[in-house]
Amino acid sequence: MTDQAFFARSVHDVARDLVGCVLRHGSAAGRIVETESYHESEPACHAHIGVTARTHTLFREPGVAYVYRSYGIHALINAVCEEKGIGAAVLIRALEPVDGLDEMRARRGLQRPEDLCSGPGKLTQALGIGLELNGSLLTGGPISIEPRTATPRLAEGPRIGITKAAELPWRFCDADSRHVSRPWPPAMRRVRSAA
DNA sequence: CATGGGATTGACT
DNA sequence: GTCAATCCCATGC
Repeated sequence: MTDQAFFARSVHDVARDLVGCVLRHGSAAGRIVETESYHESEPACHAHIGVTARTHTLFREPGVAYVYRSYGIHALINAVCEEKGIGAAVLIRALEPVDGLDEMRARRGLQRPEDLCSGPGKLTQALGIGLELNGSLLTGGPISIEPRTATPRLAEGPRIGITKAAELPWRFCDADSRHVSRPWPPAMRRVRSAA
């Protein structure tokens, strides 16, 4: 179980260090293989507009889950980071299924492990994470994040699916995982060893 | 109060 | 490759 201090750091450092950790909800769990970091200082972040009914969770204490509805259909989960009052969070974009595969298959209606959690909307469906978990604690709540046992090779590049601040290289993937939502073209890829 | 858009996905050409 | 589904909420009149 990660503690609050883990999240009370630069959102980009947390995004890197979350790759390889295990996200668990109930009996379903997966190893995080893809993250993106968002900070109030740039316009792609929901917190950029300030505190509103939608964004107030982002400004809460580190270690809180920010779950919101995307495109009217999907729930996306973030880990709130940095000190209370700063709007910053890590979007969890893909998992490699570890526990509860049959439960995930039932929720997703698909069989192949690489189809269960290879996208931010897919993994919340597979783990049964809904909007009611917005604001819950990742440090001792219904959703937990377990520390990684090995440090993966990290691939870094631009974030996906956004129109604003799309040039910022704040997407982080396990360079050796086949469970990411979408691989980079080889020319765009930057690989480095994890810290 | 009406309207437009979005950190996506799955189905279809 | 294109495109619709679907809904909360931020914005503007």
